Amino acid sequence: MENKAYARLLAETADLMEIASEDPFRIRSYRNAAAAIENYPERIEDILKDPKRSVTEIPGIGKGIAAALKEIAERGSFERRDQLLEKYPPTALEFLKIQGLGPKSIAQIWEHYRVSTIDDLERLCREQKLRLLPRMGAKLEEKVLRSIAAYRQSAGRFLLSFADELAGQLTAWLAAEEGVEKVTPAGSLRRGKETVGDLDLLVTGPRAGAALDRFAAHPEVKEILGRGENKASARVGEQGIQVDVRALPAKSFGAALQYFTGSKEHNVALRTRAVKMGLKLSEYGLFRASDDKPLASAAEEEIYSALGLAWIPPELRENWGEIEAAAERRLPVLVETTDIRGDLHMHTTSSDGRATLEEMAGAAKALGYEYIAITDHSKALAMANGLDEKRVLEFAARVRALDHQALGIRVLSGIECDIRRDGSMDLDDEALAALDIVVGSVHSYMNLDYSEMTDRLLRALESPYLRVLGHPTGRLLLQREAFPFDFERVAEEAARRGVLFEINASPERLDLHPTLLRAAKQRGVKFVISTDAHHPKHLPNMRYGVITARRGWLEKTDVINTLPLPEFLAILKRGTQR
DNA sequence: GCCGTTTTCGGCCCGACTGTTTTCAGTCG
Repeated sequence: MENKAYARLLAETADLMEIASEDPFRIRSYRNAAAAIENYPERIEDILKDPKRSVTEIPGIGKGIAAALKEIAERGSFERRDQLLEKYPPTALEFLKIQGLGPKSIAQIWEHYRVSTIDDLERLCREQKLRLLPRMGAKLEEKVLRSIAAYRQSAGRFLLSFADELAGQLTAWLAAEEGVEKVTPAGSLRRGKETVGDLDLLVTGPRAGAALDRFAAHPEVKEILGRGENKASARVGEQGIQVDVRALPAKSFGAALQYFTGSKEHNVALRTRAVKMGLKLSEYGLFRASDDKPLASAAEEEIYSALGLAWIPPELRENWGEIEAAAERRLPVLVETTDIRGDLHMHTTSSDGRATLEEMAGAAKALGYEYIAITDHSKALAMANGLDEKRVLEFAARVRALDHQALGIRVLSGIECDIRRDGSMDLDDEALAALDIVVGSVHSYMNLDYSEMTDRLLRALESPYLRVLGHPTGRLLLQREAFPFDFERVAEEAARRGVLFEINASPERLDLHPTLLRAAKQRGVKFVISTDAHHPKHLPNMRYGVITARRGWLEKTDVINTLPLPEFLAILKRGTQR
């Protein structure tokens, strides 16, 4: 069993304990232990097996949880969890994902109505029965109904990072089969869409068919949905994402890859173009309509070329104008992960990060970066132990005193400063002036109306110290919509003042959406791509930010952290003097 | 339940909003 699975069982038990109103500090211990295990570099299983060692070596794990881990290793669960699951149904955990319902309300609902499915919960709200419980009313019923709708909409979709990691594992697994030459993910994963519904893997090679058997035998395959000569479908992993594996002859690989990469809209437009040219395009190839003479099929490039088009990067295939641009040979030269020279948004143990400045700097250096900015939270985020003015000044002094040469990377002192409800900065000018870079972000009052939120952001842009607007729309994928504001107006003002827009590469955010990136670029905004890392392992998320930038048609020159340090610093400074 | 120490028990991040109340519990970040 992987560390992640141990962590999940502990975290889930913590949720159940919360519903059962157990001691909050005990609950925290379970959560801490789960986090510690998930981030631990060694396999828990190996430590448990080694008689000379003990899992209590891991900070956050004591006697009690060590015993639970041992029990999990032996039988997949532990006593406390079993007891709680006798009292509450496992679906109660699902209710926690409904905004507005917390552990106390869930316990109440269960005690009184014994409902355990989302459908039943919805019925309770519609029949106005929730309001009969203490401290619940009509407003809550409405809120829960709205949350259920949002929850249903996100159900069945998965974060890009999740699909990408799974595709990596499955690709390696399938490629190990003798006679399998190439395994290529297609679909929305290949296009880099921020969420993915299912996974398409294309397999070629003399014994590609054998890969289907190997797929069916993968330990994470939970249910085979279909199995034919050339295609196998299955639900995979705890979350049950659908994976389709297709075996293809090499001669039609390009056509199949093109077809299964999509998007549907792109393909429709491409086929229409083919028809106008007297051609026919399908997953098997490009043919002359009059006599079915095959023209291209082995490689995507051949197909696009035969249609009079430059090859279109998958990230652009949404029928957002890429076909016209490819015809006119004016496709953008998209930014690449290797262009990135620095990461400008990350947290350390000074606020809510899980590693020290030195550890983050070391990890960033190992990735080949020239520079990073440490941007911990400001004081408004009390729960994250945000920095007040005094700590900011100390921090800036500490960074100035660092031996950057010895670290092998230039560390910039920064802050992720809260933008308060009225648009003012959470820290005074003296503190902000002491820093190399100020990222301003909204973390609260996200339900302001359109004009209030617009005014708030416009006022924030007035701060002479603000250099970057962090995760500008506040969206959380599959959880929370972007907050509404006059994006064009804020983009225009940011461009005028030289404030950069952040592309937040955290897989839960991928904020901004590609259409907003294009709108902002059109108005002259420049960008930085940053990871918002809270742990060294988050730094490689940069690639998801770059994919998002590519989906927004951004080129290297649009992204400021592709610049070498001196030029990057010059741009930061120019903004300050505006 | 963990940790650290004051060595065996006390501390563990907390402020603000919302909707429900009629003084505050529950949720969120």
